[in-house]
Amino acid sequence: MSDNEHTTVRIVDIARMAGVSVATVDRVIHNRGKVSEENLARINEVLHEVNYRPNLIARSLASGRQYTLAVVMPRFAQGEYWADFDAGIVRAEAEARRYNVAVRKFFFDQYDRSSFEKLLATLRGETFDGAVLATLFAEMVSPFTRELDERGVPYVFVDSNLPGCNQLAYFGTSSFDAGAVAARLLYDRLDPGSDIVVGRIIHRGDAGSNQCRSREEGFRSYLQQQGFRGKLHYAALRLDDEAYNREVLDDLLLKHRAIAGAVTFNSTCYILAGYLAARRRTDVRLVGYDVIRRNGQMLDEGVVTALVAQRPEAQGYRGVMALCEWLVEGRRPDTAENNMPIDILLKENIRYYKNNLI
Amino acid sequence: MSDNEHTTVRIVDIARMAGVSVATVDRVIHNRGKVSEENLARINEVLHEVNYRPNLIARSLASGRQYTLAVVMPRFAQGEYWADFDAGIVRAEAEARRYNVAVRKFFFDQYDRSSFEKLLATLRGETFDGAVLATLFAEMVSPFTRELDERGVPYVFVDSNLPGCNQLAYFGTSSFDAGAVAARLLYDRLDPGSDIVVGRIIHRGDAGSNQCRSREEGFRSYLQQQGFRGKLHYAALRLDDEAYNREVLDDLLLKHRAIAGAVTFNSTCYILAGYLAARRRTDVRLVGYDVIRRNGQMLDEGVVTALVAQRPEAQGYRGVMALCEWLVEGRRPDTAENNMPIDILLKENIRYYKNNLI
DNA sequence: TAGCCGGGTGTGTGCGCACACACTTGCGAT
DNA sequence: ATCGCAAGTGTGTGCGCACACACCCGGCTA
Repeated sequence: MSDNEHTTVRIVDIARMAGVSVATVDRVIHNRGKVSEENLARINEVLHEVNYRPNLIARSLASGRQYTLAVVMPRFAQGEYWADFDAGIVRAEAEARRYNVAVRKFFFDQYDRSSFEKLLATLRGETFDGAVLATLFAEMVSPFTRELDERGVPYVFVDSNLPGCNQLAYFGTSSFDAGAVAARLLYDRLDPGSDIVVGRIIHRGDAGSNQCRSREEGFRSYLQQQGFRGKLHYAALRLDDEAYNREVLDDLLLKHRAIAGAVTFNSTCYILAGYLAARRRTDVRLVGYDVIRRNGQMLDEGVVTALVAQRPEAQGYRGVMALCEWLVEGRRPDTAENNMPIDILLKENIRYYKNNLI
Repeated sequence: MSDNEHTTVRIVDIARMAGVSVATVDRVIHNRGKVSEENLARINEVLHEVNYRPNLIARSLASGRQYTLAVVMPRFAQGEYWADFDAGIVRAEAEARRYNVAVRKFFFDQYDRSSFEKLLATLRGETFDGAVLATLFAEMVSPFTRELDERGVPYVFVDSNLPGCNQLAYFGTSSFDAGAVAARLLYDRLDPGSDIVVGRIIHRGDAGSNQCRSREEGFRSYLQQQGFRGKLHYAALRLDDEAYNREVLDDLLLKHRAIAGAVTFNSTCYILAGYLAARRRTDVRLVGYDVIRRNGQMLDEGVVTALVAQRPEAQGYRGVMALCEWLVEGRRPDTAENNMPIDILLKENIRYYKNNLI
């Protein structure tokens, strides 16, 4: 019944092995105070040799250090895309609380770039130990990360990745490939000569365009590769103006009789779906993005052929947890660029999609 | 700087409020030892009043209670289905270690029912605090759970669910619906009059049949609903006998010229794929299950049209974690039956599938 | 020589809890 | 009166770690 029975290696064990006291080991681990070259080397050696993993339970109990994470994301209503993302945040929050990590959410309006600007000003006055940043307004996020770099605050990106920043990690999908997937799903059931409607939402700010643009590139690239000969027609739609949208689409579909497919590159394909259902245009195949409630309904009813999704909950969860692990354990994510799975939802499998939120 | 500054209510606080010692409070909380009616009432009152929440961090640190979980699963080689499941186990293991939970794996041969029988005998002699059970041999698992019930050992099911047991939870997919998804993916590109080959592996034991049967039911049900008029032809194939399989399939495809689709209900669709590739039968669409290496390759090469997958890593991870939370925190899973998402993999999205193991 | 300084080191305490152990009190049996 | 016993209660220790603090020693200045 000797002490060797211990399966886990503790700081005292390290200390004994290196022939020093726990305090010295502690200094090496936290890299504080002065330690002689000699001891530093030996302790590091032992640490590495036994692959020391601190007991986080004990650590957070002893330290009592409180971390605060800022999550910067679009405001949302229930059933919208960012609500799913938020579910992941909430889940991570519950888990992170155990390690004295708290989460504060900061919201902006994804359709109003000035709201993001204002939020950044607010954030300059706040203190936090890490940030999860939704990169919708890419051109404003980039400069802001410079400030975070200076403040020594780590951050992760979600939604779409940004080059040239020091993000601890990115969690999201390859928008380009997600575009190709949508194309595949649509084109599978189309003649090479058919035309396709691309639904677009016009608003004040030009939100999400970064991601949407990449998706469209992927979409076009796939079609070209497959020998698609038809045309893409843009329909400029409005968020809450059914009458207007109907007019636009009636006009478009009348003019171009070859239209047999439709797609949107953001989560608003329910708008197009609503129109097609109302006009009973079952001859037009529709593919869209994101499993939000209204899209799911249209998929269920057979108006939408397929939805492409990007695990928003997982993005939120992993974003928070990555910062958590970095702050609490000093452990970097295995990979900086985490291109998450691109999910395909059909009428037949959508009902289970939300059952594994992580 | 008084003690009142404490935001969290600790046991000492409860004790002070109730005018007793911490030990008495402890006895009430854990409902061990004897406590006078009077004190019991008062302590409970205080507990309720301040809505006491124990600090789990401290608890698991102090208790040092070691839990052992048994994971009962098929033996596997790298690149096989259960290797993915195992990856989830490993991940959970790392996380669970923090709460003094260890994992022991017990393997059986999924193609040999007697190996499972033997394993059960072994398990009767082992002690563990919870079990994750892969339910391949359903008819033997059910009775075994009675024994676990008696021993007071909680267990969760993975792979396929079993009715009439006291499982803490189930993590897997609805096999029936997974069958329907495969049917949809296959039938999408088929004439209603085409015939379909169903590949089956014959072995000593009749493994996985529970799940395979349900999938087939779902498959047939979908086809019937959609007005499929063709026939299903069974091909009895062997695991490592290419020549034999070729003979069988040559024969079948020659006899039934209407065959334009193929499917397998377990993870061995690479066998059929190998044949179709060798014979250059690009006219036969093939759909199968599980993203194992050899299937993934065939999907990439375009021989397989689609794969249906069931997040084996998530099943393993969540199975272990559910037991963990139950044992350490006494918290039941939110839902007992966790039908996980049914994933659809095409050539275009498969490369990202393994990027979010949880 | 006393005093100081700073690099380097070790001891001790407490985080909130679980639990072993010692203890008190009242009461009936000897 | 002494003991045993059971019900009820309290004290103390340690989980693994962080960190405040005391310390030691050599070289330096006044």
